[in-house]
Amino acid sequence: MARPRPPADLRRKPQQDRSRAMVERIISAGQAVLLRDGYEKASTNRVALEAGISPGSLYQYFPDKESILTAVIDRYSDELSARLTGVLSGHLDLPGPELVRATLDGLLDALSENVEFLRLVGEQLPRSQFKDKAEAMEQRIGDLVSTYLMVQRPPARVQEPPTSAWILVRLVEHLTVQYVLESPAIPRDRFVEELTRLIVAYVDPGA
Amino acid sequence: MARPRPPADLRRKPQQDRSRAMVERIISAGQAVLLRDGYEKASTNRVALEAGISPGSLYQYFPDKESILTAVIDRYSDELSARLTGVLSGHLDLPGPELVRATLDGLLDALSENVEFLRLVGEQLPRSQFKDKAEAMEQRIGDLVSTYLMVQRPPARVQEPPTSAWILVRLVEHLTVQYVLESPAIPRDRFVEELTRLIVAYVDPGA
Amino acid sequence: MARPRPPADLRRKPQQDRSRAMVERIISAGQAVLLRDGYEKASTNRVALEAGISPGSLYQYFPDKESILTAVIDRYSDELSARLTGVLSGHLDLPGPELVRATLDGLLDALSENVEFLRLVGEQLPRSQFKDKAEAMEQRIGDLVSTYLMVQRPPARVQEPPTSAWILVRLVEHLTVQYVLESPAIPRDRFVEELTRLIVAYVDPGA
Amino acid sequence: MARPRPPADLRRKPQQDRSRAMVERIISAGQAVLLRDGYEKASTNRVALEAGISPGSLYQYFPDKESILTAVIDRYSDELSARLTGVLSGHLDLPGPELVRATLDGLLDALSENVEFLRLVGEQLPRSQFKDKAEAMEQRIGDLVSTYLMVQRPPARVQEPPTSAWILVRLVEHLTVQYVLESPAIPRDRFVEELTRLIVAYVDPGA
DNA sequence: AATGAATGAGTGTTCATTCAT
DNA sequence: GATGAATGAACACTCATTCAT
Repeated sequence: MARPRPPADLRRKPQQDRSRAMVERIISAGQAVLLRDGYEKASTNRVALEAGISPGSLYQYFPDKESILTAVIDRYSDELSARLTGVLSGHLDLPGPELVRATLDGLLDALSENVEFLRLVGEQLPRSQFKDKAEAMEQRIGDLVSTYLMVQRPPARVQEPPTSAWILVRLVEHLTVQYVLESPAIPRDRFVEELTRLIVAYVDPGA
Repeated sequence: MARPRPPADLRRKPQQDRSRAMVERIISAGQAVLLRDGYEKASTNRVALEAGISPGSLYQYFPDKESILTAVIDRYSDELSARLTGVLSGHLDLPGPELVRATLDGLLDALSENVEFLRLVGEQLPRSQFKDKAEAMEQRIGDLVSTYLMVQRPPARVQEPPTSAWILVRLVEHLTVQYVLESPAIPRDRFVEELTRLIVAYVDPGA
Repeated sequence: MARPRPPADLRRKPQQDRSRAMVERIISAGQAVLLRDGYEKASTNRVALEAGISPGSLYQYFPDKESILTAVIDRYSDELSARLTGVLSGHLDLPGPELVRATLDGLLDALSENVEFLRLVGEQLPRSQFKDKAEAMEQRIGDLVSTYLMVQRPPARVQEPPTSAWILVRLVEHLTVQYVLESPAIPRDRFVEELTRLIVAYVDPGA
Repeated sequence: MARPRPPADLRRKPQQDRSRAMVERIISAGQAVLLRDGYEKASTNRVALEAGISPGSLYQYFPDKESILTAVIDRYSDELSARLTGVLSGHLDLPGPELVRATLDGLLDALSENVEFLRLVGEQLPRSQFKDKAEAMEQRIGDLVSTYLMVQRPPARVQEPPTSAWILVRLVEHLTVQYVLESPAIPRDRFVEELTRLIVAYVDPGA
């Protein structure tokens, strides 16, 4: 009747769990400090204080300060990615303009989810802090868009899909982010409509 | 026998001149340090050393460190503005697509003039350091574009010129800057052509 | 029917053995770390890592960091002692100069056995770390030399054997160690010869 | 009647003086801390506190901690050198044994001047902290001794003056230092006498 | 106006030691 | 016994700013 022991890697779970929990706690503390005090004031001591641990304990989980801040940004950007992946995959079968509109809507939703942090990343952090992450994401999405432009029927009327993709990815990213951060006096549906028109006119000028 | 005193504002001129010269010297030193050592290493002591004055003297001309860096950025952005104004004013009489093309060309030339500094601003500085300046410029140019969209004959086929202007300004700014900074594998004339197509298709879909 | 208990000191043996084995393991780890990373970098964490145990476990066997390092040095110096004892006991019947020469040879051999560690002790460690051990050894050997000077026939022509012994012990120790560490441009047999001459002339000026 | 201005380099003296005075103050503080708290406890903060200045001010005069400690040692060793130079130059015309005796006397006097610091250097500091200084001095004095052995009439009966000098320098240095530090139960004149005999018997065995 | 020495709170990081498990 | 996460005081060093000269 003895319960069989779980395999070793499962038995070690609680330890890993505690460790992972602490990592999460530190990342959350880092995020809180960044949001509350700003990038320049975000010191390891403040992060430790916020996390309720001692400065030395940070270094059980992260090799240095930069890695903590990177982890904060990575977590945010992973959340954003996850949200976007969900959004996109649901609409890939829509006709062009609808797909664009739905994507923009989902993107604006995702970006609006945590405007404070988006503002932090967009305004307080030097881009070099998250350049790699950003460029990797732009590359990945650019490839998707490029592929999409080639496979759709009828194909988009663009000469070089990669070039158009390069442009589209950056333009959509920047304009949506700026729309959320600047909150200009443009109603959201108007904005989505204009951006959709811009994109559709570009990739399918005949329509 | 007393020589008549010159009016106050004239008497203070030489003083102002010397002061202005020193301000310029400090700004140049600040720029040199930023370019040479990067944002994180740009300390007031280094700026003073580079300017050939003592650290204390900085504070005769600037209230604090941030104001020095702001002045450096302002000067750069003023230079950029001046160059752009010249570029634009020369082509305002061209038909739409030519105007766009010429503007983009001029913009790319201006941005390429000092890529190092552009990279510094675009990658190392937190945007908050130059947010006001950037938004002021975007506002100013946005108004110009908005006006242009309304006055040209036949008028652009956009529903709300301010909205289109908001979009166009940010899109052109961001894409040209990123093109210069990322140097993607897209030939420059191809890039200008695509961007021109994008813009023309947007503001003049019938064409 | 109870098996008779073995006497206490026997029962604790295995325990002591395990304990002693662990002590040895820690000392070896300490030595390895000292040699690999140097005195300044030799932290308890590194020693524990090298020994394959946890930092906390060190304190089951040693009261603090210093005692670990002391033990490392003690073990080295005990090894050295053992080697020397062997060397000396084999030559005590030789006539004066031969005895000196043979002793110096043995000493140089022993010191050359582990030059790296000798250098560590001689150059990186503050002498206070091993002062007691060194002085105890000097005292012990000094007594031997002092006795030797008195009992040999004819007796050495020194006025106060303890004084001469004090001098001889320190001079031989220091010069041989420095010879090994500095590797001056003096051939070894030349060095041994000179040192022998120095000593013999001192204790037996008539010869 | 106007006094002529002194040349620029003189006018700047007071500044240099103040600077030099501060350097001296820091070195003295460093020495005091080393003597009071020991090498391991000698932190920059303690030195600053002892000097009555702020931690940051140390770095106006020294590039890092090590350079402060090095300066402390250098000052001590320079004082020692100066004292020795005086001692030696007064006796170079004495006949061999008298010269040796006078030199040893002067050396013991010099070393006794600041026993506390000698103990610090000899027992608490890792030799690597002052290895360069020590070896330079040994080289310099060794050359002197080597020359002396060759030029005296009748010449010393040594085969290779440099080898003998190497031995003599280290032996005298070590034994005198150890005599002062250990204070063995050997009266000073007895010690000087023995050492003199040792040396004379070595370099002039016939006498 | 100009200096530049002085400041001192602050930084990121280390590590001998403890103690709940 | 053994663990290893947690500690927290301490470290060397920086730098924007001040102020007596």
